[in-house]
Amino acid sequence: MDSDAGSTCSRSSSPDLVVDDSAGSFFSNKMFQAYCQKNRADSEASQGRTEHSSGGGKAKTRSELTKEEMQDLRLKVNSRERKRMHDLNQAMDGLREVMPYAHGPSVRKLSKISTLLLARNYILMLSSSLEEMKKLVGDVYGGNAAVQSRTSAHPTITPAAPTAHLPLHPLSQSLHSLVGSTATTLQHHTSSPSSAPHSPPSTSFLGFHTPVQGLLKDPLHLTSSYRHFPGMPCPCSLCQPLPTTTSTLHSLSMNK
DNA sequence: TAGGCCATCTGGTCCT
DNA sequence: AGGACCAGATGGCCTA
Repeated sequence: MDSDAGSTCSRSSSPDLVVDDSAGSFFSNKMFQAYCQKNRADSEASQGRTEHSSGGGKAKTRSELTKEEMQDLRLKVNSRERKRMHDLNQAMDGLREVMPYAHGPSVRKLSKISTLLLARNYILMLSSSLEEMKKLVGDVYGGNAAVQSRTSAHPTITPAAPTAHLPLHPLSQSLHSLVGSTATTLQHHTSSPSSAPHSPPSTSFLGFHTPVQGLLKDPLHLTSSYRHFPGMPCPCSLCQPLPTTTSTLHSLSMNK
């Protein structure tokens, strides 16, 4: 099979892909143009036909197409499929960009499956963090209600400024420890690409105590045999779904 | 060299 | 009918 176009761009997920709306994005990139030129040169070498050899009349059925027209159709379908896959890879790159792992030229790019599994775990981690934060906020406002009922008996204390009397210190401590630990952890892992210059990025920041390779490489881990890690949201099928976390996300956004 | 990962091609299926 | 989506096949590149 002549998939020679793939050999020129096999490493990058979106090879030479330039976003150029005016030119139709992918179809403007040099690799593809060269590829099209090559294919056209191959297919048009025998008969000098134009792009649409049917010449505009009524549409032919597929069985009525000539060999060249079929070939042309095939090329069109192939390029569409190529563009579709490139769009998919662009989205995958976009996902990689927001993933908290070591970015850099010296760090190998996450594979697609690793990206997806990591993104899933990251979302679960964020959801659990949000849940914990919501709990803390609930605790604070619960205490605030008690304080308000007490202060209403004292006219010298204005209930219009309750935050001035809130026990903010413990809350801020908790939040800072929660957010701070996450931030420092993420910072630590995003800023340490040199720890493994040519090895796949580790996801130990997500609480994995085993190398991410072992965890992510085996899709069977997503079944009930998935390893459980202390303090980490578990993506295994036994622990699914997570209605509390999703509902938390929903309710928080709705309560805004 | 084997295995992992990837891009591409291709034919089938479904949807508009 | 045309396009999107999908999965299998194929071959190339890279690393252990």
